[in-house]
Amino acid sequence: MDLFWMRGYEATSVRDLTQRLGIGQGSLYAAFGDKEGLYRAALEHYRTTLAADALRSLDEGADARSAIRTMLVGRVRIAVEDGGRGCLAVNAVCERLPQDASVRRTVRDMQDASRDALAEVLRVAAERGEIAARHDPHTQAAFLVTFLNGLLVTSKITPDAHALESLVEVALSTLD
Amino acid sequence: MDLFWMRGYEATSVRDLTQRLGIGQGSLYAAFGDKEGLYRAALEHYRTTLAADALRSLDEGADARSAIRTMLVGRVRIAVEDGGRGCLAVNAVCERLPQDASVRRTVRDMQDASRDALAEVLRVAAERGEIAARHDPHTQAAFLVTFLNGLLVTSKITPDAHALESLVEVALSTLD
DNA sequence: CGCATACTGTATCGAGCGATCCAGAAAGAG
DNA sequence: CTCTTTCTGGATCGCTCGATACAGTATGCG
Repeated sequence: MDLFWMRGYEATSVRDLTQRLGIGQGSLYAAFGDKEGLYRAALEHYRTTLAADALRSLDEGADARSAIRTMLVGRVRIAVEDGGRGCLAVNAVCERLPQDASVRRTVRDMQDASRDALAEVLRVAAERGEIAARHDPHTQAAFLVTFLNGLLVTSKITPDAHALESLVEVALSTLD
Repeated sequence: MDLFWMRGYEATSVRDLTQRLGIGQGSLYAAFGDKEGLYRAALEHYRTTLAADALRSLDEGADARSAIRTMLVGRVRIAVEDGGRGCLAVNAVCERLPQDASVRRTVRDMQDASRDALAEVLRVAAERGEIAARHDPHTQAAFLVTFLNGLLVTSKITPDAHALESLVEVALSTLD
């Protein structure tokens, strides 16, 4: 996962992978079928660890706004590491779409789950009057997911967590 | 440019390129040095045509808000073509960073120029009272550039111009 | 026209790719 | 302990990669 994350799919060779994993090529092919199978497994691992962690952190904040802020800032913190690694899912989308239907399906599912979780948080918060109901919760949530995609791209161009956090504040002002 | 745009750098072979261009490999290497030179030239061409057009459209709108809306929607319209090609610059960032310093420099320059142009439009608009001055124009402009990056990623995942335009409206509400 | 120069595209290079093969090691059963 | 089965990873496969060499063609000039 780390290797694909840092270098992308095409630029990572099977030999790079076996060397990092400390196994032979035969074992890799026995376990994952082919290079693409390992890539899919890496993306799935990313989804069930990194992305899922972020979603869980949504339910922990005192209020909706700070929960969302924490989630976004947390994703940024991971993305700026190692000189701007970004997000494996966003990198995968940019390198492999529109050709790779499997990546499209996986990442779409990931982001739909994020959007739905955000929409629920926003719905509850609007009901409580914590935030203004200027936008439909689903649209608002989709906006936040897309903005996060942007953050993860900009993290690669300029891996400056502090500068990115001030953009988060602008995005959160859509909740006022 | 089209080939790199659709398939990315690594997945596009020199033979693919010569075939599309209708020239021999010798000519390509004589003109551009190597594959990376052609890639840089393609990115530079993208910058001076697509990206520059978008900037020019900023000065045409009746008011700041509709000028920005038109610019964002125009970029989305191009990005959703061909099943979700996205943006060559964003694709380049995701595939080639953090390793490729040349791509980082070029795309950073492109986006800095966009941000500065947006900041100027926002500054003037705030002076005229067209928009609320809730945020510093530079921060606001940087937010819009990052949000646009997000739009261009989401264009690849779900190439639905109509759905993306409703996200633009949420982003524009930061101007209220 | 005739010669010098510039350029084009094909054939070819070594290297590295993804994938497979298979001898040998490890693990499990009796 | 021995025999059978499973698994491991290095050697090797055919192929395609990016890059180059070079013969053949077009071009410009006196």
